[in-house]
Amino acid sequence: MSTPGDRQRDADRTRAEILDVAMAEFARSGYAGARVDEIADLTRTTKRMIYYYFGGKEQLYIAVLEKAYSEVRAVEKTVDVDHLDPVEAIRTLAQLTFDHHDAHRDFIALVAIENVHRAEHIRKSEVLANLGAPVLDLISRILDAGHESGDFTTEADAIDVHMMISSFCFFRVANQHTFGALFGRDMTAPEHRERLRTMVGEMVVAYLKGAGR
Amino acid sequence: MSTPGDRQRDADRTRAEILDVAMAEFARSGYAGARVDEIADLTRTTKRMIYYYFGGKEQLYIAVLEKAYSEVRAVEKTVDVDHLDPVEAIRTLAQLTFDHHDAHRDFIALVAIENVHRAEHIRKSEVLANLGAPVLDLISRILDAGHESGDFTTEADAIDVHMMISSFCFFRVANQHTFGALFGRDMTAPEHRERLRTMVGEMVVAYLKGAGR
DNA sequence: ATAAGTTAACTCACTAGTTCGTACATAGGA
DNA sequence: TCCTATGTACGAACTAGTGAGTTAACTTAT
Repeated sequence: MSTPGDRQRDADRTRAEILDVAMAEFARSGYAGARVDEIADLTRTTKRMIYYYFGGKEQLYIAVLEKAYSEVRAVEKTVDVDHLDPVEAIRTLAQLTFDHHDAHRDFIALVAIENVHRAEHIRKSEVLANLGAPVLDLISRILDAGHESGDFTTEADAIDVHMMISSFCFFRVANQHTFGALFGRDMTAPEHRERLRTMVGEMVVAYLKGAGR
Repeated sequence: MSTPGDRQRDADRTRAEILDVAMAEFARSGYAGARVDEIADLTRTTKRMIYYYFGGKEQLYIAVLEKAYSEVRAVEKTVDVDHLDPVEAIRTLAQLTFDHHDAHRDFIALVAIENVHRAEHIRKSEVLANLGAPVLDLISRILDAGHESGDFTTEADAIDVHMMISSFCFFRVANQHTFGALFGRDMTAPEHRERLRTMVGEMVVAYLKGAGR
């Protein structure tokens, strides 16, 4: 039997199912390479319904991006900057970023794809503007504390530090295939995980302590 | 009038022109997004000739990859490791890598695209195997010298160090668009160039000196 | 309570346009 | 005459998107 509201819930579930499948498909094949028919075939619904719910391929793709980014924000909220000394705080943030990239491969692929398209779709979404602000604020506070305590001697910009951490974590996942082909090592294999995780932490700390000059 | 050999030279020039245009087109639109007709229209030749010379879209794409990678190898040969102390040698290598990525945007885009396709095309080309060996050898020698001189205290693996440098340089170019959209800063803009170039050098040096622990 | 009306969710079949690739004819040099 | 190089036209398969009508839940008037 069915109760009132079942239809709405079913529709929401269908929407969510489409989004999940579409995310995997776009991440696997890119925007142009992904097929709407393929996405439809992998769901319990039809292509017509994808158009009914999302309007078109591009809007579906944007919806996927929004979902992926929203799942991801507020990772940095886990860093308890006030109860950690600056060195441990920045190391923790770096390793959290590492873990996060490690756990969200599809998201990484989508970001890489979106860069191929010069971020044209992200720019069409208001939901995704200024999503970076929280991390920058966190890093700024850590940097200030580190300079005050004397732990950090390098004058660094929060955006630059974020870029340094992100680049390491992102590259390891995003470029695993060509890197593996060229150097014969899968950076994402379990046996390299802990070493690289430690490395990203030591890298930022060493840089901020200022031993590079 | 025509001399013997003209035909061959013309054919080579046509091949080269197709490759140039195709490289730009694939870099701009990705593999699936690139259009053979579009590439043909941008050359003085026809689509028929692309198929005549290269056989198909995929073979053309692989030829583009081979050309791009071959243009790129032997950057590291410029680092005169024997006449530089280890600290300056690794810093120089890092900044040379930075310059290189800065100057070859299309190549970066192709690598990113190839990773979306899980390096399936690179693996089909024998030309591109073990292309990474020279840099690793160079880094190994720098690391050995640095440990001997006492400048480096961190025990580091050559591949890891290469990854650290590459990730920074690659990310700055490859992710400029989404990063710009999220943080409101174009990492590739002239006003950030020198600072980031210095940064990558200080980053490796600081890490290898071992201040991170 | 129930008939009539309304709307969201859904199906099926179809189309207009694209895109890779090729068949065929031809030109000109060796 | 034979071979390489090339232009023209075309086709087969694919692909995003739609037109039109159906079903079933919900609402409102009586």
